[in-house]
Amino acid sequence: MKLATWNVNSLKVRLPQVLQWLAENPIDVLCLQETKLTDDKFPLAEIEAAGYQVVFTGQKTYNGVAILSKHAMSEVVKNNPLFEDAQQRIIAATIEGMRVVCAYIPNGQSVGSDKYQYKLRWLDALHNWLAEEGKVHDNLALLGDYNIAPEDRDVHDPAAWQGQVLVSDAERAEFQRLIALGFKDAFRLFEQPEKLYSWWDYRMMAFRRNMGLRIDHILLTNPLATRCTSCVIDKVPRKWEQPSDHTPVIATLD
DNA sequence: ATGGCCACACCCTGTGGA
Repeated sequence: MKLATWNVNSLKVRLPQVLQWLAENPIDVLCLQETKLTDDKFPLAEIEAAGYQVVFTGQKTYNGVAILSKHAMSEVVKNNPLFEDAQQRIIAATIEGMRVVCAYIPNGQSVGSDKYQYKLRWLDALHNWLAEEGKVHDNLALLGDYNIAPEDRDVHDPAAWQGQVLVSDAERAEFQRLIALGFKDAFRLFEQPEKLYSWWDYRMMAFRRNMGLRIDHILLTNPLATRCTSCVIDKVPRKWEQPSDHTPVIATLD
């Protein structure tokens, strides 16, 4: 069983790459963020033709999330029931006995801004909701674009990023509060090469210079973490023509 | 040189991303 997450930065633009990537990789469940499509524009037929069921919730221009699955999905929930939100950033489904939550956590723009306050409130509400979900579902997986680099080793230049949005203490504390619910960061279950990231700015030739951050994560509760045999970042799609600025993260479960 | 890019709306340059 392979679970993956990928912020595609517009599914309209990136659909050919998503289909190509799925054709080349045996993924069971793919969580997408930043689809940037209203539901009536979602490419349902193309994804079903590729052999996937799909659930999604989107809006015009911004945000939007989807779960693609080779297996049946049930108990689909859109958005956090504990958080009134006009922005479409969460979708969850039960798949093969796992509760899969796909999340596009707010960016936060800059520390202290209104969007930063929204990000922290949003994360607090996510924590509270997942605490409830954890009581009902032992097998809980939280995949998505967290917009948080948990530690300095997840940042290409920690000194330059010190205190900024995506790495600030308050954001990292919220990440640790999620971990404290009983999650493991799947990527850190294994020995990993240094300087492995999931996002690189389009500017400054950042990808070529590996000026990245690890901000896309797969968190697994213990029953799933013990089944997890690998977690990798696939840099290949970031090298394609017209790439997303994020690249997929994949966890394999026994 | 602390800025460079990309997607989107809706028509042309501003907003947001991270």
